[in-house]
Amino acid sequence: MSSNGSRRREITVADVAKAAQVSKAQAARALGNYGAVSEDVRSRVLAAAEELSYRPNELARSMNTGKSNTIGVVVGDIENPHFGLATRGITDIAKKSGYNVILINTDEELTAEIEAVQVLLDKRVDGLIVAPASSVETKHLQHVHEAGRPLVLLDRKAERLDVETIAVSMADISYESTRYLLESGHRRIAFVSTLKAGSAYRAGMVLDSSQISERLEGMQRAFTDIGLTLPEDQVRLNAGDADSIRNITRELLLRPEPVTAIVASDGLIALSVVEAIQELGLSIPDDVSFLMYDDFSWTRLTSPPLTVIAQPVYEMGVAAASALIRQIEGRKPAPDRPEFSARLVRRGSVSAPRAARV
Amino acid sequence: MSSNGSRRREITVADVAKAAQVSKAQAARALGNYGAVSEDVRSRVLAAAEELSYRPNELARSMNTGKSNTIGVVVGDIENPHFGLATRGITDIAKKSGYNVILINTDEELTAEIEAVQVLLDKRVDGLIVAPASSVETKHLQHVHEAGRPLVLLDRKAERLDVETIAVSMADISYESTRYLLESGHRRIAFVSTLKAGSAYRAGMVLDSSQISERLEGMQRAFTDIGLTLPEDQVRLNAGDADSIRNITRELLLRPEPVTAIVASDGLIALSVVEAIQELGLSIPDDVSFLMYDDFSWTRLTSPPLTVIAQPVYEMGVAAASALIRQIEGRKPAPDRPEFSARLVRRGSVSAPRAARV
DNA sequence: ACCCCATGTGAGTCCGGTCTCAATCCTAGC
DNA sequence: GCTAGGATTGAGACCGGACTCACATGGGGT
Repeated sequence: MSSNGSRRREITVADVAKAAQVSKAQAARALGNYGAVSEDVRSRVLAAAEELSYRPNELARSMNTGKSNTIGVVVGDIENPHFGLATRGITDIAKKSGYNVILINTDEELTAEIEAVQVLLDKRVDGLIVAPASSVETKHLQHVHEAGRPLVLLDRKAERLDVETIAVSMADISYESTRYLLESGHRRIAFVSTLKAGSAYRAGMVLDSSQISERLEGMQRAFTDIGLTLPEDQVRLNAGDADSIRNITRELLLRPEPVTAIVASDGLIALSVVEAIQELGLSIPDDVSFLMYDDFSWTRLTSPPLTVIAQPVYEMGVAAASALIRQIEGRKPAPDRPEFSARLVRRGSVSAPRAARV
Repeated sequence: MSSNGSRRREITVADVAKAAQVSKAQAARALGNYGAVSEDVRSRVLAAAEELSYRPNELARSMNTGKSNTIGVVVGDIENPHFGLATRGITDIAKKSGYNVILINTDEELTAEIEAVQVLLDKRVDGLIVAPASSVETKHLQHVHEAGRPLVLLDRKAERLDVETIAVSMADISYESTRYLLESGHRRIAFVSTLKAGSAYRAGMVLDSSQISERLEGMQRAFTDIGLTLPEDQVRLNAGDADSIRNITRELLLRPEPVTAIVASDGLIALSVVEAIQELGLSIPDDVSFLMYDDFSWTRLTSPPLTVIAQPVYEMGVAAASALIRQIEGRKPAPDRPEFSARLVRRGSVSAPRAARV
């Protein structure tokens, strides 16, 4: 064991015992609040501990008890208020049950997620809530499950993995919102997402994210209802940064048959798409209608306010923490899984396409 | 020690040693990469470890080494992209130096911050980066410092505490932006903040946040330059939730002598103030000019785009992590502290007040 | 006085891994 | 073959606190 030069050695139970003139076992009992200890000894120990500013070493405690009273949360993008709100829901429930919450951010990188999961497990957190970066590459999550470690997935499903998952089914809301666009007269509807894929979108291709594949499935279903097919070149993946989003938006809007509506798959996409629309001197919804996933406060402040798909993010965080704590404490899963559904919030960013307005 | 019923016992160094038919000490050396071990033994141990899916117990390691290779970050509001971006800067640097970052969110509550600091210390993180909720109540941070634990403050200063602090001096940028408003003709300029205070603002009162007191100092200085005084009733603190922000905004704009400009002290205040202005049927900047702290992507999408004060948040996160790692590794503080300054980004939300346009 | 029961006490073990140091082994040089 | 030095090995101690169990003490009942 090496010692950190400038660090004072921490006060231990043995130090407190000596100061209180009791045995180490008595001091440990009083400080750890287990076993039996007389009131006289207890008060002397607690006084000595306060005098010495004793703080327990949680590492030692966890090694002994096999519990850390800590929940590890792995989030994909800490800048996205979506995750911020879910985390708040998690933290509120965890606190009530006596658990601390520690977070690790992965920037939606699979390798970072694999590492974050390992770090938290190695630190012996009591359980994990993970928003998977990929619905397909889930072997690391499978190992967690097989090792009997408590695990709940949030927001995204993992294929071939029977783990409690708190997520909205995206297909239905996507179907509903695409129907709304189609009924407004739109036929050329683009969908823009950050999802990384090796090639341009092709109908039927397996996508890495359950979220995105469900959205496309709902869109396709709405098109099928009117005897059409969702055009493949209007689904734009790999929109990884602001520049590529801008370029994609320009291309969609400046080509011979420009799209008349754009669906942004998340808040970051939306910001860049709306900015690109403004840079092109086009107006929402007169020149192009716009709809986005997730309801952020700022979507009400633009002119016009944006039509959004709102998810109950906080409640999902609450449900994820509740489910995880049940697992940790060995209780049975709740008999009825709460159903989460998203809502289409119609504001001002969708109207009939220009050619349809006679 | 209790055992968690459904949890498989984790594989230990001793298990690997037995499988590789070597001593526990040899196995530990090979797995922990310290001391000396022959290549033959090493490869047999590593093969056995892989076969058994051995994972180190970081709790035990940290107890022995006195190091966890972990940085704890205490943030005030995880939903605020300001902290998200700073955290990204911290994480980028930490990763490069071999440190993991774990976060705890406090919702800008002092008691939650005190607890978060304790939790992280008890878990024996190597050092802490804290964005203090209060510049005045800092005893818990002082204890950290006196115990010789590495500590860096981010974004907010702590009074009477000589700890490395990475923050922008708010007074100068506040002076500059208030000059800008005054030169545009504004005299009734409101400042709205979430800061909790026991009473309405009075000039000279001690505020809990260095950030806010510096901003008011800069405003006062700009008013003094033109022989005026910042009116106390135009400084509105305790804007704690959306309703109170809305009420404050209505009152400021509907009173006999309405303010002609509003300065929002952060992004959350700004969202609610702008929304309240819109609800009143007023327009920015024709009816009321608007300026806010921090440059978020959405501030460019409103009509008109908002004039903001931009801080180098990511770079501050980078600097905080660099400073902390220097402390942890016992190196001297950097000879030159990087200077961080905020910028006034003029967009479209400030113009001359209505009466001044002849 | 003796027995029984409840409560408190203290010594020792344990958690999983790191570190130290004496002993042993191996190799090169004389 | 012998010696010296470097490399490897293994036993035991240690990190700080939780847990176990035999023993001691005190009080009440017969």
